[in-house]
Amino acid sequence: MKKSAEAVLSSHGLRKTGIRMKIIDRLQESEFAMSQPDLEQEFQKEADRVTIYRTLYSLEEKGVIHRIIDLTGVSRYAICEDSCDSQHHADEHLHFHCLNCGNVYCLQVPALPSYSLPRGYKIESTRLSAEGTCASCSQS
Amino acid sequence: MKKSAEAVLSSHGLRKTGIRMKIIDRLQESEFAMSQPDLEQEFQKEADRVTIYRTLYSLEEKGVIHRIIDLTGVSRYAICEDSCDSQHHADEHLHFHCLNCGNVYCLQVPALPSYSLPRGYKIESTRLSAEGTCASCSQS
DNA sequence: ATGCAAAATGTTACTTAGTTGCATTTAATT
DNA sequence: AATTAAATGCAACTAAGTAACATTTTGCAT
Repeated sequence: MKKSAEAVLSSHGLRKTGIRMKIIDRLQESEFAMSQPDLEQEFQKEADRVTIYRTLYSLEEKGVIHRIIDLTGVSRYAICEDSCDSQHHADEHLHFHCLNCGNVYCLQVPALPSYSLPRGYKIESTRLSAEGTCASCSQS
Repeated sequence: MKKSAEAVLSSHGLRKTGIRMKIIDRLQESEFAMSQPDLEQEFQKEADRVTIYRTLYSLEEKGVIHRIIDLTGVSRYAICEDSCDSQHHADEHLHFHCLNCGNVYCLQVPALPSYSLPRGYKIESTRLSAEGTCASCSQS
């Protein structure tokens, strides 16, 4: 169940401002990650693009959202798990990139694989991603 | 063992030009993926940046190199497996992103995991990546 | 309620990577 | 050597991301 934007902000030590709440609400209701340009367009009357940029920056820094870089190199943002904070991200899911619509979906998968790397490499985190056609594109 | 740049070009139906051979040679000897800006700097006397851009474009299109998007959204390029061509890429390895130096390494791993996705999602390919400290950064 | 300091915002300007169009040059073949 | 399709150089442009600084607003302490 979703926490209110207000609760999210205060629990992460962020001031409550109009655009932050709108962006959190918007990302919470979206079923896929959204880019800064996406949000700029939706909120062009509410805030300047630099403000949106900084909003995303601080939301990410505090662990409210996480960033996924899509296949074109553009950042897209999605709400984090409740347990994430600025110290720790626990978004152990798969990022599915739709080759048709370009959307990126966060999907839960059973478990991330384990593997071994050559001597000297120190792993901090592992990511699994996939490309293909999303559910909404494959039915139409 | 590495094929000569000349052989690579002719086997992929590409004309033999100076900058193409130099770029192939350079990527073959590099132990990590290189970005267009990296190559621009190395070959600024040999070719225009647009030529390098187009060289990378056609090498990728023909399956000579593959592109990895790094953590900042910038494309980096690495030589493909011998078996890759314009139709089929067989680069089933892990991309390791070093958080210290920013380099991206292609590392062989036993096998890519299998998993299931929600109804409707059609997977075309899967990627495994990791972040951490590379061998050369962790020793120094 | 009011004032204050720190934080957030708007504006402008800039950087960097990626991309397109067009005229010129070059590679590969005859 | 001539031909022609492909490759290159140049210039201009787009799009995303970022920085500086003056102004406004939030949250807190009075």
